[in-house]
Amino acid sequence: MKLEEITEPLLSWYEENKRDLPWRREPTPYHVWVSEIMLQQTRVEAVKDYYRRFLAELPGIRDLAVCPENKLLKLWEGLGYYNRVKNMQKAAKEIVEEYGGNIPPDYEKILALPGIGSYTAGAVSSIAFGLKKPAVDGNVLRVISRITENGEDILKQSVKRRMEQELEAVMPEDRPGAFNQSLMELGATVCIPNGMAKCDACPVRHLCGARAHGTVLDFPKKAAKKQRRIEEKTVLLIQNGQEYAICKRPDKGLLAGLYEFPNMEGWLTQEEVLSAVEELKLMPLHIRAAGEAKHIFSHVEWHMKGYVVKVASTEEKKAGNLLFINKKESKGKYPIPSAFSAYRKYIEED
DNA sequence: AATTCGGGGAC
DNA sequence: GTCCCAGAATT
Repeated sequence: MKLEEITEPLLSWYEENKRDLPWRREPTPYHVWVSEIMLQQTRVEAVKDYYRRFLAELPGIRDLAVCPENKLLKLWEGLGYYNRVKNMQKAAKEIVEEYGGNIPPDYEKILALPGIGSYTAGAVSSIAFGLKKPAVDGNVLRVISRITENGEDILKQSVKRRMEQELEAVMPEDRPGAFNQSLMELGATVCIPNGMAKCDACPVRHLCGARAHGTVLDFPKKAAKKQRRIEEKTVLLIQNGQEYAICKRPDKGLLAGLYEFPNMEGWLTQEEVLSAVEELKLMPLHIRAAGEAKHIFSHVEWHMKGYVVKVASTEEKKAGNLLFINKKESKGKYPIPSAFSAYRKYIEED
């Protein structure tokens, strides 16, 4: 079977069946770029509202380039992989400095920008600029591995690279953006993971090896992932009148640059919590348990126990690296990740 | 080549 | 509970 035979049926099917998505309305280079960054490892439905809000606040590349970090992270709050938006701002500054504020219509230059790898460079190049470059994401890897019955581990970079080469060789010159999107659309709506693919609705079922042999569910192959480690944490809701303490996380690593409730490694007893609060130059008046919570990241689990600690009134808005904020500020100003949602809720009900 | 980066929806 | 998502950067 020649891979290029999929082109015509896919393009015809795509024109009839493509979803009406926000970033398909006005696919400027900036719009395509923002959408592709948000869509990295993130479902379409989760992205839609973030996309609209982000562009309403930052309608152009120059707006992104000069946006304060807290506002930027607030626009991304809850979406995850926060380095995406930090890298996007770095790239925006480069685009302003190096390219006069416009994304250059050049695959290699796009690929060189922070946060843009082969997939995103291919997507922006093909969709926004009509360049013949493939955009191989998880959907495409699944679709092509089923059609060609390729049993290699799709998590390997080498497998992805080869698929990019093979697709670039058979892509149509005239509609590369539609071609790339047709493969992804097929993977997202027909040739789906986790469960039965809707082969009856597939425009290339007559070309699909796995379909012919009844082995669709055997593809793609992926290596087993290693299990998560567990971290026990104690979370403090330090209450000063109507305000609660938060602090800023380091600017590298997990949840970099976001805010959190003060917390420490391990499960502390009430006595240990009280001494820890005193270490912060605060005077605890009362302590009570605030419940337990679990949060699962890709590679680690947090098992948290919380305490509410009322402290004697301090005039200071800041104490050490602590920052006392009220409910409204926690909602509107400081980006606090979902890992702490159990304790944010706790405060909002207080 | 492995690991580290979030979060949530579908099953 | 598991899977995996329009992946990229770092180690």
